Amino acid sequence: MKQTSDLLRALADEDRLRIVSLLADEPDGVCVCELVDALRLPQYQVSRQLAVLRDAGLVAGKKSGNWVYYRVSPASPLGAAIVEVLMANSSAETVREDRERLGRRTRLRDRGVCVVGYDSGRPFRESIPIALEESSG
Amino acid sequence: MKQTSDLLRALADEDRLRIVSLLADEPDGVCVCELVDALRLPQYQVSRQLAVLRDAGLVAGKKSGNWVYYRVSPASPLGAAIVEVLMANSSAETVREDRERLGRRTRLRDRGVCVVGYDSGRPFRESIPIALEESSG
DNA sequence: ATAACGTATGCGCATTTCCGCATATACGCT
DNA sequence: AGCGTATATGCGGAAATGCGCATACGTTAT
Repeated sequence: MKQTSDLLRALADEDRLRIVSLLADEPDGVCVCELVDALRLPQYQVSRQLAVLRDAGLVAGKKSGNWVYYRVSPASPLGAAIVEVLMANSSAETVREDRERLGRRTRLRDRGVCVVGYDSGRPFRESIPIALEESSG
Repeated sequence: MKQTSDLLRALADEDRLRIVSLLADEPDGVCVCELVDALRLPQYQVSRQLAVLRDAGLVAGKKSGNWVYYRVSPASPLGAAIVEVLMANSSAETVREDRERLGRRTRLRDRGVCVVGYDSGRPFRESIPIALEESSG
C-alpha cells in the first residue's frame, strides 16, 4: 500500500514522466548527459529525478566509464503496467520534442556509446559538433 | 502531460488509494459517512481526499438527500487502467480490513440506502446499532 | 599527479502540501 | 422557523517538497 503510493508519487511529476517516456523508448539505455540535452534541464535536476525513479524501482543505471546509462526496469507489476499505459498515451507534444532532441543527440554516438558531454547552457562549448536547437531546419 | 502527472499525484497517497480500493468494489456508490467508518479517518479528511480524487476526474459523487454517494468514474483511459491494475494487486491487509468494516457498515443500510451517520470517535452514540471494532468475533 | 569531465548529493531557502480545528452549507424533520 | 445531521471548506501552523548553488566522487586523459 505505502509501496504503491510511493511508486505513484515517483511518477507524479512532469519531469520524471518525461524521463520515463524517453527511457521507455530506448531499451539499451540513455546516459545522463543525453537526457540533459534532450530535456533541457540542469544536470543536477536530471540526476535527482533519476535518483527518485531509481529509489522507486522504476529505472536502473549501469555505469560505463564516466557515463551512466539508465533504462526502465520496473521492479513491480504495477510499475510495469503503468509505464506501458503511459507509453500508449504518450503523444504529448513535449514528449515528441524530447524524443527529437534525444534522437539528434544519440546520433552523435560512436559505436553506440556516448562520446560527448552535455551541452545545455554550457559556456565555451562550440567545439562539440552538436546543434540541439530547433534552428536547423 | 501535466494532466497525467496531476492524475498520478491524486493517486499518490495511501488514504486516497484506500478510498479508491473501496469504491472500486461498489459500483452503486458509497456515502461519505460509510467511508469514514470503514477507513476510520476523520470526516473532514475523507471529504478532502474525495475532493482531490473528484478534481482529478477519478471519482464522481451523487447527492441523495443529506448523503452523497461516491463511485469510481475515471474520466481518462489512463485513470481507468490504473484503477484496474490497482484492483488486481489490492490484496494488502489494510484493504482487507477496510473492506470488512465497509461490509459491516453497508449491511446496516435500509433498502440499499445509508440511514445512519458516521460513528468514528463520536461521543454519545451508543444508540446506533453498530459495532465497527474488530471485537465481534 | 594533475586536470578535465560525467554524475551525484549536501545544504539553505522558497514554496507547497498536510492536518486539525472550526465553521459553512445544504438538506430533512418537527 | 429552528434544530440536527451529512458533507464541504477556509484558515493557520507544521511538515514536506523542490530548486539552485556549490561541491563531492569516481573515472579518464595528459
